[in-house]
Parts: sequence; structure tokens; C-alpha cells
Amino acid sequence: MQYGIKHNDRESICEALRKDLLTGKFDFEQPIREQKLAERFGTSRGPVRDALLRLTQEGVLVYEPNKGVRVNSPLTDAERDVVVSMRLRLEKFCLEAFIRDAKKHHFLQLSFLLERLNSACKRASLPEVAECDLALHRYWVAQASPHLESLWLGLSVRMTMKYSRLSNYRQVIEEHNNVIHAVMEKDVEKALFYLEENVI
Amino acid sequence: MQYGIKHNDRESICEALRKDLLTGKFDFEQPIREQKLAERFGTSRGPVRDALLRLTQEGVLVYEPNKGVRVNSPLTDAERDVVVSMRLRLEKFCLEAFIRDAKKHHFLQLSFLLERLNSACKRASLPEVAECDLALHRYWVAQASPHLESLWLGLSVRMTMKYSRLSNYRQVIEEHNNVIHAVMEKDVEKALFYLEENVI
DNA sequence: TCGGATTAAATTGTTAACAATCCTCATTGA
DNA sequence: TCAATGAGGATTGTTAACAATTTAATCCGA
Repeated sequence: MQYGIKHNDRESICEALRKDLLTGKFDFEQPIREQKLAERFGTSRGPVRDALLRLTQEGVLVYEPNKGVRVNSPLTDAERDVVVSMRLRLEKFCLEAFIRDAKKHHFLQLSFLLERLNSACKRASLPEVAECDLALHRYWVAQASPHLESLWLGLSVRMTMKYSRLSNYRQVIEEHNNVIHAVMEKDVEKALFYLEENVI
Repeated sequence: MQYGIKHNDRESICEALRKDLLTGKFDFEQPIREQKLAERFGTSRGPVRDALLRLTQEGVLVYEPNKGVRVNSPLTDAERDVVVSMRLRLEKFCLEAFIRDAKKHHFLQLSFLLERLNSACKRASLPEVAECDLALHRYWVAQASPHLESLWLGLSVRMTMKYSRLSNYRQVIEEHNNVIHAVMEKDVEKALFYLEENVI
């Protein structure tokens, strides 16, 4: 299943906003207005509120009663360290399970996602690289444990927001190639090693 | 600040539902109807939808487009292990920071929450024990890192749902006494040791 | 009797209007 | 001049009605 498929408004609005937030299109501390977003997405305020509520729960936005939401302040370095180690713990578990159970078409999908990341890097488009990077990691998490997917998403978005290592495109490709080749060879040790290198 | 203060409908509905879900008042697999909840809480479906959406994001409920939500299936043992270790990583970080920075009135609040847990245990009321237990842990997390509070909540609720060790009331009190006395003495080592024993 | 199409009911998704709250800024009075 | 006050607008919170979708029941024909 692709992530591009949008079931309803609140889903698609949420994904679009998350993308904007990850690439820094909203100012910190500046409130985000529901009406404005509703006009932008061509809906009423209802679905927009749903999306904002969800992004609040993910920690991307922060909410004050009767005042709306604004971009959350960045994590401290110490907080980020904690989040990174939690994400690693989670993603290692999932990657191991993925390698154990993956069938041929899963590997195929992986190649496809890697190629998409590759192409985004060549175009040097930061928003697309960020999206493809997350989509790739998300794939093995979702396959291995749907239960933990939304938990993983919250961690990843929050730690990606702080600062993005993604601007070194050559390195991004290199790192993911390493991980995925190890996965293809079903070499758990090596895959986890490269993953640790990648998720920092 | 107390958690009992409700800013608006969606907050209070969310807390009430979470409490019910933690103590198993809804059947697995049985869909949860918005209209029914709206009548129960004396509101319209709007705030109910907000609460359900939020609980979905926390992983307590699972959502299917056009079909509503139902109670999520429990974690596998392996998944639960991962969640427990993540929560421990997070909570150790927070408890350490809390001990470092806490002032007198924080300790006072801690005593109050411990007393509330004590009293709930004496009354042998499982829902209240569960709530007081979470409120206690939540306090030092919220104090140490508001950023990570909602993340912590998701982890805790999800792992508590699987099975509750809380029915052994004597042990609950014992464990929390140990942790909090260590905190009061600002003995980080000991506090973390007892916390590890407590969060399983 | 069984399977498939059709209709009706129930439920979720969306919208626009209204209520409540917050913010801005001009006015007032000392 | 400056702080307190209050009116007005802007924004969020809630509601009820409507649209779209799913689920259940009915009917029909083989």
C-alpha cells in the first residue's frame, strides 16, 4: 500500500502540513490559523482542526485552549538524544523482524522506495528527500509492526525537525544503500550496524 | 497544576475514555459509536470525534475510514518489551532531571500524589489505582520535559493496557514508596534502580 | 434454498452557522 | 501621561443539518 493514497481530507491535510512543518515553512511561535488553512486546502475548518489536533499529539505543534496551535519549540540536545535512542530501539526491532519475515515483493517495494529517494537526492529537493527518507524507514516499521507505526512516526518527525542532516545528499544515498543491501542479503548484524549509523 | 482541571470538552472526554479503556470497559473488536458517546457526555459528536482521533493517535484505538474506531488489539510480548524499554529510557531521563531541579513544592506535590495512590489502593479500586499510578509518573515527566509528556503518555497507556500488574495493591504501594523516598533523598542511583523495578 | 442485486437504515465525513473566548485598540478619567 | 475600561473584531469551541459511505435487510430469480 502506498502512502500517497488519501482516504479523506483530514489524512491528506495532515500529511501535507507535516511535510511543510518538517521543511520549516512555518515560523516558530507564530500562531497557525484554522481559517487560513481551510481556504488553502479548500475545505471547512473541521478537517483542518482534526489535522492540527493530530500534529499536536505528535508533538510537532503545541496547543493552548482557546488560542489555537503554534509550532512547538525544538527539543533540547538532551531530549533529542533520548528520542534518538528510543527511535533506534524501536526501529532495530522492526528491521530485524522485517528481515526475518520479508517476502520477495517486500524487497521489490524497498528497491522502489530507495530509487525514489535516489531520484529526490539527484533533484536536490530537500522536502522530497525528507519525505522519501521517512517513507523508506516507515515501510519496514509498518510491515513489521503496524501497532508501533504511529509511535515511530511521532519520534521520527520530532527528531527530524530539530535539524536535518539530509542536506548532504551523497551521504544520504550512501547510508541507505548500505542498510538496504544488508537487508537484501538478510544480514541482520550488518543492517542494524548501518541503521545505527544512519539514525543520528 | 492538577490534571483534574478540564479546559474543554474534548480534553475531559479524552481523559474519561482513556480511563475506561485502561480498565477494560470496552470490548475488543466491537466498534465504538460516536452518537452513543455524545449522548453519554452530553455533547455533540464533534468533541467526541476529537477525543477518539486523539486516542487513535495514542494507539489505544484503531481507526478505519468510514467505519469508525474500535479498541486496538493488544501488543505482542515482543512489542511490549520494546515499549517498556522505551518508556524506561524516557522516564529515567525525566526522573534524573526532576531530582536535579526539583524545589520544595515539587516534593510536596509528590507526597500528595503518593498519598492519593495509597488511598486508592486501600479502597482497592482498580480504575483509581491505575489513574493515580499514571498521574504520579506523569508528574515528574511533565515537570522535567513537557516536550516529551505526550510521547510518554502514549507509551504508558499502551503498555498498561496489555495487562495490569496493579491488582497487587500492597506491592504497588511498596514500589512507589521506594522510588519516591529515593527521590526525596535526591539519590539518583537508587531512584532509577527502583523505577526499573516498578516499570515492567 | 441459495446467491446476487436493490433498497433502507445506520454510521461516519463535512459543512456552515452560532456561541464563547481572546485580543486589539480607542476612550476615559485621574 | 498613563492605567483601567470597554467596545469591536478576530479566533477558537460547539452544534445541528446535510452528504457520502457502509452495513443490514429485503426481494427476486434461478
